[in-house]
Amino acid sequence: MMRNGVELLVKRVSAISQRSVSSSFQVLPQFCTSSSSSSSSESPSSKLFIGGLSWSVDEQSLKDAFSSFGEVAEVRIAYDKGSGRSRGFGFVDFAEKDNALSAKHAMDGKGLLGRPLRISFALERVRGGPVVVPRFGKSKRDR
DNA sequence: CGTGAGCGT
Repeated sequence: MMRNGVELLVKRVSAISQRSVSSSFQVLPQFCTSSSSSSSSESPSSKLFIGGLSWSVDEQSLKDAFSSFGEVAEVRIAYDKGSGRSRGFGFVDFAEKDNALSAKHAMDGKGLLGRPLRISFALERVRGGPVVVPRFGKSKRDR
């Protein structure tokens, strides 16, 4: 009597559960590297951090040096705002991560203009977005 | 200048 009712309810829930799972199967590929190695040598993005550059290198030379590995989407050199001279490091964004990975493994440790290159994956410029934590009622005078 | 490890006008 009562048992039948319970079984029916359970069956219905099970069916709904299965349908729900079949409908929604999305996960984040970058944060779900369970079987893969969680090393920094992965390729989370196609932007590369180029270090070890000479202080006289410009974006054109860097792009020319990396454009042979694939389609270069963007090249940027970190310049000093106060003086205008390069800081000796820049960024290269490739159209595909595979190209960036190849370029990294191909030019990392090589010498450009007499200095060894240091290449690694670039950290994004924005690190958290417009997340602002205001003071919850206490502005000043809580010290 | 001797600048040199790092992550951006």
